[in-house]
Amino acid sequence: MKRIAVVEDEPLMREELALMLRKAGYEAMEIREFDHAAEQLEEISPDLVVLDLNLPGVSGFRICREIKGRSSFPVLVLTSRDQMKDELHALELGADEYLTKPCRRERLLARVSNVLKRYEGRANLLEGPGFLLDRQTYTLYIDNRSTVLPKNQGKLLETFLSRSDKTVTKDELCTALWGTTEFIDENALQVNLTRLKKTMTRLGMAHKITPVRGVGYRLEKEAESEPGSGEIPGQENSFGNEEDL
Amino acid sequence: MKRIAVVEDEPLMREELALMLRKAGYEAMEIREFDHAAEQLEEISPDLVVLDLNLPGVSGFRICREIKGRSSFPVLVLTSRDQMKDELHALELGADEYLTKPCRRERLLARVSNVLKRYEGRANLLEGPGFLLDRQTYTLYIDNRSTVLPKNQGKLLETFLSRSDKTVTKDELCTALWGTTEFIDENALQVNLTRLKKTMTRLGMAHKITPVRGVGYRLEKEAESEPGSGEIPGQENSFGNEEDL
DNA sequence: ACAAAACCTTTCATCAGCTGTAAGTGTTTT
DNA sequence: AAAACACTTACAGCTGATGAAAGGTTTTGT
Repeated sequence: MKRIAVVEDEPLMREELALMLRKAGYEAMEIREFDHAAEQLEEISPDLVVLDLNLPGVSGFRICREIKGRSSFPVLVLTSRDQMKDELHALELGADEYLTKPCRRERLLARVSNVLKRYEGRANLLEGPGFLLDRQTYTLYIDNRSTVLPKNQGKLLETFLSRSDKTVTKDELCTALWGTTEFIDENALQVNLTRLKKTMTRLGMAHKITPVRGVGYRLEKEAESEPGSGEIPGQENSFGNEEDL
Repeated sequence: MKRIAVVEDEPLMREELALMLRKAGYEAMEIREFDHAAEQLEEISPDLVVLDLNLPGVSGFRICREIKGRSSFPVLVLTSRDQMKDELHALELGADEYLTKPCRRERLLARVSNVLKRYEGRANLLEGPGFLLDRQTYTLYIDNRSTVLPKNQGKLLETFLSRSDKTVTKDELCTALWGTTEFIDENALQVNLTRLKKTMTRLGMAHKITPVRGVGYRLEKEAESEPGSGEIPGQENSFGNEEDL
């Protein structure tokens, strides 16, 4: 049974939502504590989050961003804020659906089922700069092609992604590969890294695994050349106000 | 650059849409012939379809269903029909987004970008009863887990899925596996089928690859037992009128 | 009921591709 | 220039997928 978390401060509304979802055959969990909502949600790891934007103390936008920043499940924003600005901002932050209250039962349930359907199989996909990686099989999705990485290369890439943009020590990489940091063969790591880099180049990824001397490595988000080439269409909906309201 | 097909009969509207999309950095293609729209679209295989519901002669619903029936790309329905009934019906049929005209530029572009983002990597996913299969890597997604099938098992399953629910001859299966129908080793096919069945059982799929004596095999959508167990929550939005309007 | 045809299963040798070792070449820092 | 670190290539061992072979089970027709 699919599990849905409801993040909503108004008790009546929350109860009604939860009841409606339960009647439709979902397991509904109510979140009442909003200060560390994102962490709580990560603990619970539901299949979907229904999120209100007007919460006491915290901004719903912030929660949405935090959810989407970490490894992610779908977010359906349900709010009384009907400003276009809010809708666009929420979508920018990665919300999967935006509905305004009041919302009819049927519409909400239809959207919920719709989003869940689209997320089938996505549960374990890690997001990288321009590609996706399946945590379990190490299947790599880039552009419209996919490849299965050898286990070791997959583990390495996974490690880089989960420490996004930070430096990863050799010890960490060795632990990821062999489960132990003792008797590490620096060379073996080296070889595996080389192989990963080679496949990344072959697949045309803007890779950049750069060494950090004496420490380890890091995966750069972008090659530091050609800042002029505008990529990713439809991203011009940039907002001056990137901060929460 | 992402390619978007616009299916809309009203010339002014169509032009405006196409222009808007092009300005946003997409490649827009205008569909003017609606009788075989689904086939045309399959030929083109765009990254997204913007679909009007009120078309002369054909029902937009039908087109939507036809698109989603075959191997699929995302569909954004943009229509002046603001009846809840229509919206639910479209979503039922697998539409990924439903917007009503008039619709502000920003909203449309935001939704377009949103849908496209969610479809990253999905391009080559074949849909089966309760699971997804990646055509290129033979990665199999079921529940929230994924496995990479051995090449042969993948090819077999792929063949079954692309002839959904119809009988597949042994010759077809052999061709899929070895590219030739001559000098077929019936036994080798047999062994590979057994292996596929075994993995499917291991993964808990409601498999049912049944032999059709003297011809070949077929993949049943459902095990023919227990018709009472209601599955798939949120699907109770069933409509009496399954036919097009 | 019987035999033939069709279908299924298990076992085994072969082969491809992933992996770590080893040995040697670059590159940066002191 | 020497030392420390980083990279590359070649090769042999291992794992897991594959097809051949041989034998078992189910279905069908008489």
